[in-house]
Amino acid sequence: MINADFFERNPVLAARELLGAYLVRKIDGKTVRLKIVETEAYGGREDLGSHARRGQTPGNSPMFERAGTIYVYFTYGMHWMLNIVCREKGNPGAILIRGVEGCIGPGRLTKKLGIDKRLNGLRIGKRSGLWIEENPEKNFKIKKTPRIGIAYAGPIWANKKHRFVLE
DNA sequence: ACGATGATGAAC
DNA sequence: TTCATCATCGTA
Repeated sequence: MINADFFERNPVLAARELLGAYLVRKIDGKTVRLKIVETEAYGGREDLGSHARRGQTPGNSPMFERAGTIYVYFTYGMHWMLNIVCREKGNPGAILIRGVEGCIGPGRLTKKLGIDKRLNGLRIGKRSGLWIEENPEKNFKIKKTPRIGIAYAGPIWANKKHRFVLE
């Protein structure tokens, strides 16, 4: 199992290394285990594409919690987005899980895995029913691209290659 | 390729 | 109270 320490660092590095690992969801007595194939990294105040860009607010407060905290938010009136918080408490950062094997799209995978606001603010682990397991396989072929849906952040931040996709 | 969708938090 | 949003689906 990948523990919270893994996330206590730069989200860009952690997002890239998270590819290939297994996202595990236990719900209604059933355990689903899916390989992570797409992630995006989000930073703090400096990152104009991040929810933390305007500082701490009630909505984004999980991003300011300890590494390994789950940050789930609702957007476009219909989709839940799953993030894992990075860096130490008070220093915001997060990884958006955008795709798993057989289920591409951040809103689709949360729907499939029954992830919603009930998980917001909890921590990854057996307790919350959401955790990550290592993949002994390494040396994946990884593609870097700009992040999706953040044109408003301006060219500098919108063009940063903070999205990672398993080939 | 494009428009409709439509809850929530945050800004005004 | 108004606005923008870290998408997705259906229709072309």
